[in-house]
Amino acid sequence: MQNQIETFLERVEHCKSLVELNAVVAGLRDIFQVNHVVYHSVNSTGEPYALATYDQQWAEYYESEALYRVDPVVLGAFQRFHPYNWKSLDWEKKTARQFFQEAQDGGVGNQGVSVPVRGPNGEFALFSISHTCSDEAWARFLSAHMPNFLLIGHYIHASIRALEFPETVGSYVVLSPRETDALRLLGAGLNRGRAAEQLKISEHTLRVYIESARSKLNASNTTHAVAKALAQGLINI
Amino acid sequence: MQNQIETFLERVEHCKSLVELNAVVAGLRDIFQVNHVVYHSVNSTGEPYALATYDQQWAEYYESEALYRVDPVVLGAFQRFHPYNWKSLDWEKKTARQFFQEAQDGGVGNQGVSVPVRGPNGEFALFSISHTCSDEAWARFLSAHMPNFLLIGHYIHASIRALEFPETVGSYVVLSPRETDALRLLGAGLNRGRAAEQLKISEHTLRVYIESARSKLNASNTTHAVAKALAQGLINI
DNA sequence: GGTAAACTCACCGGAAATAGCGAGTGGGTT
DNA sequence: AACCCACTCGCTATTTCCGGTGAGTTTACC
Repeated sequence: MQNQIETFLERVEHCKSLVELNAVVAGLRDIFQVNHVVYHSVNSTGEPYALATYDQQWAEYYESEALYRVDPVVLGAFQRFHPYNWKSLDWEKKTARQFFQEAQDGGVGNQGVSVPVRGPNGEFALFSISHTCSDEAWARFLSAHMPNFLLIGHYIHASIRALEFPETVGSYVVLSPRETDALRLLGAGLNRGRAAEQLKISEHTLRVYIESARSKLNASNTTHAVAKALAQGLINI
Repeated sequence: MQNQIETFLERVEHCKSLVELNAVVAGLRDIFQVNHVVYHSVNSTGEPYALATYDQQWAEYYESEALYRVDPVVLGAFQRFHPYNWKSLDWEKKTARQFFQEAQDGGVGNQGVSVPVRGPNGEFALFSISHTCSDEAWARFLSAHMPNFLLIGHYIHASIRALEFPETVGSYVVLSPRETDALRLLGAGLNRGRAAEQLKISEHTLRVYIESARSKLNASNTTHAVAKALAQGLINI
């Protein structure tokens, strides 16, 4: 089993297209012997991306009705870090109970587990596995595979990111340590004077770094340079 | 072994203080039979937090020399999603080689694996395990435990977050559509004039949005606001 | 030993951002 | 009906940033 997962991860990593990835991910159903596997990005902006084995009808209904606004699985994701059983969510509210019923009718299993995946740039996605079975069988399944879910979710996310937004992956821009320092401090909210003070250099010097970083990043101003550096993983907050 | 890890995670989750957490995490050394385990936040904003079994001397030296600027483990983390072997990093540069040597002298193992942990609000941390052994033994260790590392890192992060910053749990900034537009365009490199033009509003109005977004995000200037919005996933690229 | 790159410092004029004041409309909530 | 919030527009003064040009030292790499 662990071997199957390892080869699965390798295949995910080497996918050349989203179509291929889709097929590979759908293969997880056979490995885990479950009904559905789902990956979808939950970004507030940007193009949403979904990859699911659900019935198309349910997926379209979900999308058209913007059910992510009431879906406890999605709502619960924001505050979580590790895989969580759908049963542990709050299904008390009326909208939630109705959603659960509709999901059942739409072919979603009565059991499920989701893992939040976060990336740089505030990327946020959910990887879920759903199945229909008893609570006991599900609990056994969870305790057997919990650590794998996180890994799988992150691999899928990384692969989609590489395929969909290749420009954000492994930047070819290399900033010098000082340039990195400069952008990091500016991104942290310091103005040039403060940043220079912190780095124990003159403000003039600091400006040289900002300028060179800006030109390397092909950015039109400081804000743009910081944004690009953040997006490319050259700095962090 | 898997049982040990499960009970470890439970203990992490129920820690009542950072001191206790520190002790619990240090216990990982016995479970995995390794020399060092380390968790440290890599944010430049907010209070840095570190939890390491390294010699204090090395930790202080690292901090005072700002070695995170040359540490390939840290630099590599920004662009990664899953656990990565230190051996897979770029140690070619002279500064990197020197750093590696110093780390060895400082008691850090010759082998290591790190996993990036990201949270809402742009939180970013690294969980690392380091040991001294042969490449073969290390490879066996990695393939045996890879999925667990991610889970452990996230549990520790969640626990620290809950203990250290309880106020940030469950709190989110919500930007209005226009505020989002404004920050997105500024992050894309447009100046205020261009951005206003694009949104078909006056520059004065645009400025109001920037101001309100800035105050919501508790940012000190436009660059800071864009950086925070990016880190929190409120805008993209 | 030469070249390239990183690091340090300086001036100036024009452009942009910030801080403070103000006003009015429309939509949704209580 | 009162309230809050998003959305739109305006002025002024001050601070900060941008773009261009300059030059010197040290370190890294052929």
